[in-house]
Amino acid sequence: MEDRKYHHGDLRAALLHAAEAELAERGVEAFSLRQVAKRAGVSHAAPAHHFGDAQGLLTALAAEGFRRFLATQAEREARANPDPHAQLVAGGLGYIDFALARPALFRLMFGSDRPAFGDPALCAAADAAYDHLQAQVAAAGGGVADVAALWAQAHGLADLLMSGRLKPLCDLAPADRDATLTVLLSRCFPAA
Amino acid sequence: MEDRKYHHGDLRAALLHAAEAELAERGVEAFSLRQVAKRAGVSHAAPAHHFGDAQGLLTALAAEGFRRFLATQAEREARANPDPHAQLVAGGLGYIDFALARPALFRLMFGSDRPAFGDPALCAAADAAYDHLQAQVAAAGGGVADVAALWAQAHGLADLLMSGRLKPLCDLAPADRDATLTVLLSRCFPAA
DNA sequence: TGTACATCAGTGAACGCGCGTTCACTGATGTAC
DNA sequence: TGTACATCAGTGAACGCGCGTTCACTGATGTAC
Repeated sequence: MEDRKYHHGDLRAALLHAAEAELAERGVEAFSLRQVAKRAGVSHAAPAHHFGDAQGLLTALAAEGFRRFLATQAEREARANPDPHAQLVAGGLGYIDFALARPALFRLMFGSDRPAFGDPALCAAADAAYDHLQAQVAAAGGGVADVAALWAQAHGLADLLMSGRLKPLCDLAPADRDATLTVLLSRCFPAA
Repeated sequence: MEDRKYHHGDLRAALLHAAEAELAERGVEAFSLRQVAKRAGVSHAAPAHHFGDAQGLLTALAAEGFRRFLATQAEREARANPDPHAQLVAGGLGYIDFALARPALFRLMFGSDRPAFGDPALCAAADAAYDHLQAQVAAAGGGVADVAALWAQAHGLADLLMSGRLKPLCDLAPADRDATLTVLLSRCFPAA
């Protein structure tokens, strides 16, 4: 990354990166375009060029978040047994991994009104994540209720762990935690 | 409520009420003390007298929220079969009732950093809710893992329903929805 | 019952701040000839 | 290879706004005597 160029090169990506850091540091509630610009080392009017306003930036960031979310799940799944049930558990663990690794982004995606959730790119990214879950459940022989049960369990665990509730689980070593989470997720399996 | 008095009578309660309405209408993210004062029909410096600052007000509101949260669960439980498992389901349904009836408050309590969660009154109110769940699970013969499973399921369902995800469930009539939710919560029962 | 005084709740004007937005601008890049 | 011009990305000064905070104040209430 050169510093002295008048044209940045990839300011769009730099702004998204700065926005995520800003989100993590100050929370969705205190998020401001001027701070993001400052962090990216750029004039405060520059972001408007790429994203219009704060909502535009947050929308793009949430969409990017859903893509990474799916990628985090895919990582877990790739390392797991190809058996449909093992894949479901892996997906759930990936869900939780993501929430713990990027809590600010997770909260933006699932607990904020600031992104424009009607935006086509954001919808597409969110739908892809949902479709993936649905396909996994179908592969394991489950239906609509199983999707709901698994999603709710993974989401509830992710959200509660992320915000430091569920203390007994928070304090476990990663490996033990994964083992316990596996048991909890398994309870919601499609009935065989 | 008289309007013309110089002294309000119960401004504290009025401000909490206005704050919740404000929260519901504009979201945690745009919450401001001045708007709350305006809504309560009072000068913008008045809230400081009772709550110090915005965080003070939100902390008090969150504490009040936890008390009503517990009350909502108690309503469901009172109408349900006294059998421990039926009581657990009722508690879960009450959890979800609350989230759907007061989404802004729910989000303040579970998805915001703005309240001071170290505040003794807020801690006490939140702990009471947690203790209640723990006692219910114990009565049904469950342990730590069962608490986590049930809490996560209720919380996940509440959060996803509240934010309009889980479309198939959102669209159900209340009675059908309750029946489906009962099945989903039951999957997380303490193993008998 | 009446007066004097302390306390308390709420007022409203003033302040400084960070925000988003606008706009004329300038430096860099790419293309036509 | 060289010049002229259009386009684009980013600048920085200016603006108006709503916010939280402060502070001297005033109206209401309660208590002492």
